[in-house]
Amino acid sequence: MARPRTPLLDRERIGAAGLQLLAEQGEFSVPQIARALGVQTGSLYHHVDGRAGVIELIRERVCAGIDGGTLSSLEPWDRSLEAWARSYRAAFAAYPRAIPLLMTTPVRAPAVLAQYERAVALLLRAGFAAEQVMPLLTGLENLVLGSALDLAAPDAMWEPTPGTPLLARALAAQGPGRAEAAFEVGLTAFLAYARGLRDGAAVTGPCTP
Amino acid sequence: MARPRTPLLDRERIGAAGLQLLAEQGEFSVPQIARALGVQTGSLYHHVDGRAGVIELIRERVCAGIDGGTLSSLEPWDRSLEAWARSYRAAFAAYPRAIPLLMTTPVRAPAVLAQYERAVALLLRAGFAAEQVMPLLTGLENLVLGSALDLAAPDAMWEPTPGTPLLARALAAQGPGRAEAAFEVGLTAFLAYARGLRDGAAVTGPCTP
DNA sequence: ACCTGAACACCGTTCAAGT
DNA sequence: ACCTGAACACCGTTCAAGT
Repeated sequence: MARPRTPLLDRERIGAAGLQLLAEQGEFSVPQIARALGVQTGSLYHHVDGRAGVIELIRERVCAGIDGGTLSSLEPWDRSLEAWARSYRAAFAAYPRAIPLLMTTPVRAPAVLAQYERAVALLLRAGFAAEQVMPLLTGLENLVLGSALDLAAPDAMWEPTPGTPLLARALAAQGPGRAEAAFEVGLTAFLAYARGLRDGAAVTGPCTP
Repeated sequence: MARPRTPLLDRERIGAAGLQLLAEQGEFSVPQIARALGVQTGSLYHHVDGRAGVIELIRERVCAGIDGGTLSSLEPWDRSLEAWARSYRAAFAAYPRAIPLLMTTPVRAPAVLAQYERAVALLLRAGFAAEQVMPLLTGLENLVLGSALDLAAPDAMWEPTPGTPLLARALAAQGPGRAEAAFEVGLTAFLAYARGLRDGAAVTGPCTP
């Protein structure tokens, strides 16, 4: 059996297997995906551009949960952006273990780039200058991903020792639901900043040169 | 030559070599460090707890640039925290390529845990409840690292295509120095939130259940 | 076109052997 | 105690061979 009459593999199943491994064990490898699909490692390279290609498939799957429709709605730009940010965060909160992986690799997935294209269009339509757009989008992304990352490893991030009793106590006292509050505050502050920027007001900190 | 009269290796040089590789090429491996130090790969394991140990050495080197002295100063708690956050950000801004690596691995370095211990003490002394401390610290950390991460790969993060002309234009128009402004705004908002939290006021978003 | 099987260079880790 | 050299299981990628 060299070439099966009906293909054993497709991008759908490769992406699904990769995301599942990532959700279960926090990482994945190309051979692991091949094993899960009962296929030889090299076979994946006929459907996907290597490991980087698998990461893009995973990105597409996670980002599929984002509702980009709000970006082209008739609502005011700030409400559209707010709804997008909330949906964005919810999609990544469903797969927090994927965030570190996706934060460090460049975005090539066309479906995702298309959403950014629409977000850029929204901001330009709202009256922002071209050079203001990317800082705003990356700032919003930092907020969204940073707060979603909190959900990934809330306690395992610090390993308290006998020399750090207060830290150990603070970690033990930490409850759930605070990440949400932090996100709400950050989002409110971000939108206020963006409105101020559009209206030409100087909403900068104490260190403006 | 099996055991040299004076050791060829020490944790100092291992950490320095690892950080240098990370700064130059964005990643490192144990064999690469060994090669740079003219030594066999296995030799590193006599001084360091494997790759994870090297990461902790790198964390210590990067965090050595943080001025933790402000945490035990006599100034008001919010000014102390602000100074710490600025110093924290500056230290990581010097090695932005290290951020993704350090964000995904648990903190074990005693010198770093000691700084967090002091930060916890500061917040408890300021009157915060134990369960409020970690959310505040992680929120501040998200802000600091998120904005420092902007400095790592500002343009390489998205790969615009013919299908995304607006995104391409926004990327091209993007100038430097905006990450600083975003950090200032985020920091101001964070401190305002923390003050409100301490005073018992409800500084939450529109979705408080 | 699509899968196998084998190859390659690389990785992290361990460990007996030497001094 | 500290380094070598070799081993092990794993990784990502390529490619001739088969249908």
